[in-house]
Amino acid sequence: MTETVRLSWKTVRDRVHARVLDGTYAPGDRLPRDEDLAEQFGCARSTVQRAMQDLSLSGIVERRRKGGTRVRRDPVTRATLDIPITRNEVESRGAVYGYQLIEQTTAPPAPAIAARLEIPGAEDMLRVRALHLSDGRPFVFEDRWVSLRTVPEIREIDLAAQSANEWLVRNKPYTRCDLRFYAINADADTAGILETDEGAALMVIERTTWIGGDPITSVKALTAPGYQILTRS
Amino acid sequence: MTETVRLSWKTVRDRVHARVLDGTYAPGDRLPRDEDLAEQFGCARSTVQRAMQDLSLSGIVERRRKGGTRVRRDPVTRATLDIPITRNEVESRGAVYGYQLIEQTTAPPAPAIAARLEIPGAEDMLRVRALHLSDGRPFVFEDRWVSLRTVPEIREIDLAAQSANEWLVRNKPYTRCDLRFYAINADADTAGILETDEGAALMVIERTTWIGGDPITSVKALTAPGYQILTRS
DNA sequence: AAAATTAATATGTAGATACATATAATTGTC
DNA sequence: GACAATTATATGTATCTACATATTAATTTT
Repeated sequence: MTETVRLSWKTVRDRVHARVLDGTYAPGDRLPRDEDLAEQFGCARSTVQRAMQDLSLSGIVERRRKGGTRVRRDPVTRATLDIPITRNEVESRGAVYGYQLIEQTTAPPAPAIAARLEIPGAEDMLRVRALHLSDGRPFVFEDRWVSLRTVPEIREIDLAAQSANEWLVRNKPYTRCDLRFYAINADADTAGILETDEGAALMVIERTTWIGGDPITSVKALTAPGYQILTRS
Repeated sequence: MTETVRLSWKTVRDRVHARVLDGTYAPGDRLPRDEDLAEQFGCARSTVQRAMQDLSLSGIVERRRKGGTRVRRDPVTRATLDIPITRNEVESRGAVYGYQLIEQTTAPPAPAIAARLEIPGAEDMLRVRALHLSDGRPFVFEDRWVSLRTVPEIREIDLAAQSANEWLVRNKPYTRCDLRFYAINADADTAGILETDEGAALMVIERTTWIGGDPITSVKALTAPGYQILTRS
């Protein structure tokens, strides 16, 4: 009896990946063409194609038309990062979420902010400074600028009752998102808000979003000491 | 004349995405079944299927058999992060890469390290402390533990000439990788190595990898002040 | 009425075929 | 020999068909 199992493209992907792992296909090597692999595995080329597409996406191989498929010479660690709404982040840890609006003003942003949003600047924007709490303790302090041109509706929202974070993410989907992570020492002001010591090392998450070519918002989220970002496996 | 353009699945994806963006399909809403969408767009169901699969992967919609497709109620910011080999990171910025082995010993790891690698512990491992330089200045200081059981060959490698980072990533592909980012204040020792001040805020990247179920390595990379992690668009 | 069984249904997937497209390799031209 | 045009080839994609599978809904049984 011949084997009549139908190989799924994920199985093919894993078996090709295994060959990369065990050195059958070494870094820089060219892999057989999809058609030959299909014959080897006894499946259709479309199945191999789907498998290779995934391996290509995860940075294991590189594919070029006519050039074929090669094992990436310098593999990168490619990870997927999920950044949830702060409320969900707090609640999924079993803590009680709290929120506090600190300041809400309208003003032209500093040049650095305008640059981040890729706009000329000098245009009034909404600035919101707010604190997210976890079990009553400071969790994330966000300093946010929102484009009133792209998101005029936000004027009508009571940002003391609902965080701009939630309102925006639920009502203003974006097409592009830039993220930036770095560490800073807390200044006196920030330390006060986050109830920590001046100079404490804080992780900063900067997120800027656009819809089409229009800027939505740029946030600088200063996290309380001990905050960690984890990748999902 | 009827339109005879063949829609690619990416086009379908973008058009469905656009409908989510403009509110045609609001968060929580159920989308038409693939077959109906296919009819709307005048393409095959498989094309819609491929598009929806991608939207599902990027967190825009959720799909369940029989349950249909829905717009995610609480969208998460999902980003892809590339962490290259440190040498490549330095060189791609146009700087000159340098490397310096600080210490290489064999010892059982601390319980925290063993826990991270998900092993019982008490087993000798290779510990490597090394400094990566950019234009001669400290860039990343790595404190690494390597499993001698999983990677015995590393005993033969001259880690003064070649960083464990490069050797491992080129020779020991992994099947699982955990990443963790956080900020710490530099202690005296670290500050000395990174030529910065004690207490400076440093971004820490912890990476632990396995092949199959076997631990390969766990690194704590302490980055010099100013280091940033960016997501690729 | 609760539990177990069955049917209906939307997504998931494989396979075969045909054609599109990028690009490496070759050939032709100056 | 340098450059341009052509050809060959591997991947990319769409479509149709046929099933597989998970899950909800309906039905029957207890």
